[in-house]
Amino acid sequence: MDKLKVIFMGTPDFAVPSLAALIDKTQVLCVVTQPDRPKGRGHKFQPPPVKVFAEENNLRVIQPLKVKAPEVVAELAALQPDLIVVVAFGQILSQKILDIPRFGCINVHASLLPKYRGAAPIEWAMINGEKVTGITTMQMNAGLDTGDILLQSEVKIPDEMILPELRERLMTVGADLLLKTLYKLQMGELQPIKQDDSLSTYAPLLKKDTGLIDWQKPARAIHNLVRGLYGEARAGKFKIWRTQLAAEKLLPGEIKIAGGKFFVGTGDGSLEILEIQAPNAKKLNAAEFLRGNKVGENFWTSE
RNA sequence: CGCGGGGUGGAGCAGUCGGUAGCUCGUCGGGCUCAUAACCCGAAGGUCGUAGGUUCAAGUCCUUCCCCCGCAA
Repeated sequence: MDKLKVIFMGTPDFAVPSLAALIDKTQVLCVVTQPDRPKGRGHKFQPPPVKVFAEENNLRVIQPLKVKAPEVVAELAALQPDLIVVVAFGQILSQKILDIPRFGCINVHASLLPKYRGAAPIEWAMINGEKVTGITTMQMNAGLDTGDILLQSEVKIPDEMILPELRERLMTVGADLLLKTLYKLQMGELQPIKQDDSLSTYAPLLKKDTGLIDWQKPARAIHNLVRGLYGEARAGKFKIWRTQLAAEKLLPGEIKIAGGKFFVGTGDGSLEILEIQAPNAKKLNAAEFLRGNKVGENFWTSE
């Protein structure tokens, strides 16, 4: 059969495998991504990963400030795509754009909709201690992740999995499910299912204070927060990167150093700190950290 | 020119007002022990990122360059 003519919209690493899959199986007319933005040390302008990948593959790239701008919409329409595929793009599409392709717009979302609609579904699934999450492909509509479900694929979350591992897994599964979705689309086998809004939950953008650790909380909850944020969980001036459930009997926030290991009490059981990072320093495993740092009273609150 | 921290034996760090380079761990050898991530004794290992400068003397002050990292976006 003829290859579908698609426009791809996406921005971060997460979207790259999906674009790679499309290059293989469809005709990619154009890639739409966010503008280069000042990032990193020195505020140098950095191209988004999708742009880098697209250019390596000699694809046409446009980086509109707003895709909804009339001239951009006109440009997209002029390409006469069969389909627009959206993966972690970062801009809201207007109805005019949704109406351009013959098959509409398909989105790859990293959760089992209607759960975890929104910007940070992977993180929240982990923070909440979900055992399973997944990928959903959906027929986009004007709402936020409210379109009809096309296909879903489950991904298990083992207890000790860490955010980057889950993200890695989901982006691969996402690319696979996207291809499967396109195949069924062309075969006419897709059966869109309306989302049950009564079951929906929302996964908002992470805020700064989401990562603040409260040692009064249960060990399991803190552990989930640490692994679900991987690097954004903080206790005092320290970032906690990895923890592990432990059996030490300690008061909430109380520290015990034993045999080169670093234990902290919580509201319910204790945790072993495996990787920790001081301000201006890099992430260290507990044994290395303990060698060069004094860990005493008021450790979490000291300056 | 967004803000800031740092480059010291294999690892993580200390080194105050410039004056013989230290700590914890690891490594190697030996000892003790039923045993050990335990303990004891001993040893090896550093041109203190680079290039200059100031000085009787610089890891420590000044300047050049390279590299790394944190924050904020």
